[in-house]
Amino acid sequence: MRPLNPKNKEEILAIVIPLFAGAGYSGVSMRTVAEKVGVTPAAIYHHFSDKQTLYLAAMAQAFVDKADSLEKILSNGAAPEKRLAQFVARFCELLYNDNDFSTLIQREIMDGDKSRLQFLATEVFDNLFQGVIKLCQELDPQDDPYLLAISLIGIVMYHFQIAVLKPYLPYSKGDHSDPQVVAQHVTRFMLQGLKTC
Amino acid sequence: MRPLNPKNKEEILAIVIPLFAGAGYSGVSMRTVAEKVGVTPAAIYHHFSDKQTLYLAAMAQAFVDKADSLEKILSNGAAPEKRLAQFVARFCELLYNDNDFSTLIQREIMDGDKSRLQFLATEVFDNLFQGVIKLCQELDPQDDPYLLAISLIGIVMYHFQIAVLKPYLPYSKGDHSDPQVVAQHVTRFMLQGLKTC
DNA sequence: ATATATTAACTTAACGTTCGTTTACATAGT
DNA sequence: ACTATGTAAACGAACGTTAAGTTAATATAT
Repeated sequence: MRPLNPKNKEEILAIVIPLFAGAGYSGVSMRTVAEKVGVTPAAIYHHFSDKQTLYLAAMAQAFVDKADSLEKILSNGAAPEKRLAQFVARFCELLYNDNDFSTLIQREIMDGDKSRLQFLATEVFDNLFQGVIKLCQELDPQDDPYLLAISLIGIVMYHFQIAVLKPYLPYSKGDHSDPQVVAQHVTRFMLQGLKTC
Repeated sequence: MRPLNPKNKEEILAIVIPLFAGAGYSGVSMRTVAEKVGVTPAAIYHHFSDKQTLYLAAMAQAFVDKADSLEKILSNGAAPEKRLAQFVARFCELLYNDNDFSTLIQREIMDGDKSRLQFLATEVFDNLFQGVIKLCQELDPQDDPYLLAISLIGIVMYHFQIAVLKPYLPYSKGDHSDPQVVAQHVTRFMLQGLKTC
């Protein structure tokens, strides 16, 4: 019988992305993939030649269009401080709404071989990173722009990376998960540091 | 023949920790463990009842004593700014010298179930985190101490997390890997933010 | 001091399961 | 007729794990 809901590649990827984000490459079997998609394992091989190809396709799909809205903000011509606030707010929103995104990046950083890391750096990050670098240069021409950019990106990403640990940490309040609350904190902290000047 | 170099548990754990840090729980097989240790798979089961037990023992071992030197700095009675600088410097050194440490934490955050996350939060982080919270409260009594503490920890950890991506990122210089350089940047950035006041 | 029993640290060999993958075949729409 | 999308069944390899036996050091008894 011809299946009632023939699956195309994108449908499969949409199902597979959270699987790989949740358990990593070796933690997800082709049989699990097939079961979640609702077909037999062999059917998956009709769409993707092997597991590695499926994984790489899922990575590429997960990163598609994710950087676009951030890059637009970075080059919208507003004042640096304003751009920083907008960038951080949008970044927080993005990480909050798509948890798989930052998880997959983290897994690639830990598991990726040289070629995959290079792909991540040049194809996913490059444009965005250059925009952040430029913003940092405008915000503080005297500091090292690379270190500043890493600090900015890291400070935002970490708040959402450790979100899963939050229930067990002291002093944690509910609204610490709110992307707007985090964004406001980060922006203020970036601009004036710890001490009120 | 009795083995010439009988392995005890700690020897095995020392070999196993970088394996799990490098490939994760499901990426490391008991046969790989045995081969790296230099014995047959069955010999591993003489020391650890199963793979999960071996993994948890490796985690516990990797975290042992790691937090001690940091906690000492946090409660050494120096001025808050001084303590911050010392804490950041020591933290950077620690992450630089023991790459497995932050990698294992990251993997636990991504892969750990509720009980393992709770263990991580209460047994490994709790004391340290409370110390950072207290330091943040002294440094800036008006800001939210939790958000501030996460920002401080995250900003430091991220610099070393993405170290593997550094060769492919623009504007990256060699000394950006130097823990002292990173520490100085982070400390200055924490205290005065982006703008020179 | 010597013989004996016990124990720690292994090996060899295999078990049942799951893995990625392939082959051969079936069906339904164009 | 052809193609897209499947299924059923199986392949060899790798997986976690176990059972049974071996060796060398140590403890105990005579």
